[in-house]
Amino acid sequence: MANTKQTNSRKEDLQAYKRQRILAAATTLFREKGLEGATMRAIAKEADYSTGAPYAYFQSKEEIYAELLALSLGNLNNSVKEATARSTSVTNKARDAFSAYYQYYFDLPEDLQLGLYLFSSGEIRRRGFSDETNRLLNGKLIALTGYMANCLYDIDEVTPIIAQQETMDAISHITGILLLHAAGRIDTFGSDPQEMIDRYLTQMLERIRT
Amino acid sequence: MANTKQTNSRKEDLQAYKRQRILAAATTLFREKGLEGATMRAIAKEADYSTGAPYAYFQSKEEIYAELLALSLGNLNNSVKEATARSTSVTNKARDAFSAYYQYYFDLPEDLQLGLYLFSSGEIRRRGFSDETNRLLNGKLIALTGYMANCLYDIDEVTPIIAQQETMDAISHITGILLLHAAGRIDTFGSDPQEMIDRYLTQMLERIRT
Amino acid sequence: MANTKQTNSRKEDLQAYKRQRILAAATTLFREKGLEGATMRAIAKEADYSTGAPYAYFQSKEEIYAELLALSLGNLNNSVKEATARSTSVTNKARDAFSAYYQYYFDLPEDLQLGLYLFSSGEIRRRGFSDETNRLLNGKLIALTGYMANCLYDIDEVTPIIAQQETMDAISHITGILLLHAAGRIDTFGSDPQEMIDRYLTQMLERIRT
Amino acid sequence: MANTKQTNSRKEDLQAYKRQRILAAATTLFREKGLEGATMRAIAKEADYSTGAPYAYFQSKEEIYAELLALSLGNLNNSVKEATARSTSVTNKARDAFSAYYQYYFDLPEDLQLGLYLFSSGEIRRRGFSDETNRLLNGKLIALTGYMANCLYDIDEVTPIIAQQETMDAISHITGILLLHAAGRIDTFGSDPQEMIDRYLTQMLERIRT
DNA sequence: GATGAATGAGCTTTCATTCAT
DNA sequence: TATGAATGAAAGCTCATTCAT
Repeated sequence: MANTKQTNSRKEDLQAYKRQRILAAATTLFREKGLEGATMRAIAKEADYSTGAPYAYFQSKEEIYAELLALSLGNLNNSVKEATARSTSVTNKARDAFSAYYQYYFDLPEDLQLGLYLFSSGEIRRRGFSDETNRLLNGKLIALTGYMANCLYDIDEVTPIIAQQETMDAISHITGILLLHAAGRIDTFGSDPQEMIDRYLTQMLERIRT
Repeated sequence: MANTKQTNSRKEDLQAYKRQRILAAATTLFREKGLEGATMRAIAKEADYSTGAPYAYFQSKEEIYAELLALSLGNLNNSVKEATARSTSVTNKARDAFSAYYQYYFDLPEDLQLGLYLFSSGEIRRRGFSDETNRLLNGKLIALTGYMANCLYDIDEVTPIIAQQETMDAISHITGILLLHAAGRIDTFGSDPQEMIDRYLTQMLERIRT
Repeated sequence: MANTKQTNSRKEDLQAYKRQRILAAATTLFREKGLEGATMRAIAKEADYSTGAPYAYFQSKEEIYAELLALSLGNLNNSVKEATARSTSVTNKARDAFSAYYQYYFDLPEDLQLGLYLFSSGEIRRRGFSDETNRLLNGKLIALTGYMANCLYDIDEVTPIIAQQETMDAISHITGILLLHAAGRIDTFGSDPQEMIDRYLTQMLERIRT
Repeated sequence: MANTKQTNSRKEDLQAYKRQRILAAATTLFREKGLEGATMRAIAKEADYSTGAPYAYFQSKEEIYAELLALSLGNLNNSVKEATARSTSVTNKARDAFSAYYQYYFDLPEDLQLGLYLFSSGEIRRRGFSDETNRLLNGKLIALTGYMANCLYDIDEVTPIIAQQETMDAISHITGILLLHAAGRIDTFGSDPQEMIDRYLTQMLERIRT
């Protein structure tokens, strides 16, 4: 019985490993060639699998996309945590958290595109996400925003409600900037995204301490 | 001769009307079925035309998309102007302008999607927009942001630079909120987009008057 | 009655003139842009007519092509006759005639392409040439070969049968050279079409005088 | 391991066989219905495949065309060699070679059409032949003409230059006859293509021996 | 599980031709 | 006759997905 369990576990590990391989291939393709380059054929090939192999691990292309997004959100979480690990003050920690969020998507605009593509209005109903997938994605987001809100809550004067509010505000603000930047609509108007971020965060931190 | 002119004018009107019909069909499809539903075949059918008919009015699918976006930006412009026509103070006027921007896309989330899709990073180069089309779209955007910046500049203490800066900040902020709302990522976190907007605008107006 | 006739004649002239305009446009397009550029739309436009106008004068695109070919054959006939008008001997006249045939198609390879396209095996049955059209084309060809055969027959020792035979041989030979030249298969093998022609004609003229 | 090799080889054989099936279907269509009948859909259907299947074996329609032509040139080469295998003298060998060339295209006029279509002036640049494909086709042609020229060179009095010259002349001549015959322009004038060929070859062989 | 050949609906675009005006 | 909007079949090609092996 222990034997069986171990075998099962080994099998599951193997399965998980193979899933990972496909997801890694999908990530590579996605970041290198964008949405268009990421056909199922190309993903399978990149993972050194045959055309149909991914379907043993994922029900559809959308499911791969969803999992890719989950992966990306995980990376984002890590980025934010790493960025705040060495922060020198609670205020700086909050600033570093949001800055890391900005930096992550600034460096990997395809990941932002992926998120927008999958979440974007109207489409989400048509997509075949399982409830589980949806829960997974929401969980990742909640963890992320929770962590950021906590960074704000660590600052003396901040109540939980304010922290939560300001977090959503900041995420919205930063996402908006990233978007307009990716769309080439910020440079056009003579603004610099990094400056915009800094200014917003400075104002926010001033605001919540009064 | 007057007759001929009138006839020409009637023909042009008709032609314009038919273009509109196709654009209306495209808009409908876009709003009802999203990007995927908006194939040339579907657009033609929706407009009660046969497969090839739209090509008599538009050179390509991308041209339809571009014109749709131009149309949407025009509507947005109008919405913003109408909203500020009856404003009771310069401060209110600024607030109304940005609120109208928010409201427009809140009511028509597909229009936001369209804009993001067409402008979004990487894709824009691949798209076959003519320079003229690109200029047109940029012009619409500049007119819009210019108008909003002016609303801010009308407020006593505001310099042109501040007005421009705050406009981009506000647009980014609002767009981010719209996006996260459309993605269903705001309600999840117990926030209300309208409240977020109001709060941001209040803060902004306070800020720029000191 | 005379009046009616005159009116009819005027109408016919007008009709003929308009046909010519369309054919001229088709010729221009054909020579400038090749088979691909010669769409009905393009032909109509080139002739300053509307899309459907050519159908009042020609039953189909193929009919225009056929008439174009007839026109081309007429031009070829003229070229051959002009070339032989000033020939200094019967031998030279024969040589000049065949040289002119060669030169005509060398200068206007599209015309050769047109002939091949319309006549080429298998296709001709599928094309909707009327018997009349076919007769017209054949007539032009008979006139041409007849004229050339006569040039040979003018040479003392030549019998009518030999003249006819040698004419077909020479036309075949020259056409073959033109074809391989147009296909880029002659220069590849280090031969010069003009030299090949000269050599053949010299040999032929020697041959028939013994 | 030997097993694996065998399996691979079997797979390759199968793949080659399927390519052949598609090419055979294309050949059939080409010969039965001409250029127009040879659409990708029709080829797929004729080979009992679905619409997209041929694209697993050929990158594009042009590639099929090119391969068809290469195949045809190979067959032609074989025909010429077989015809000369049992020739009773060097003179007869030369005659047999050119006769075989004639006979091949006389029996399969569509193959001539294919060659002319793919090589024909202007079109060749527009076609997407790879350099490699172009080299392959040229190689086949050079091999063919080389073989024929050698047949002439085998005759005592013939220099290499004469052999090459006469080969191109003869090929041009024969091709011209084939063409006019296929176009129905030879029988019209009471000539018989086979006789024309015989006459030409007889003259040629006489000529080069003096 | 893995393979990869096969499917077939789908895409954008073109264009000869028709026909109401 | 002339117009030109409209038709609609057809093309080459792509790709998510299936399924026999």
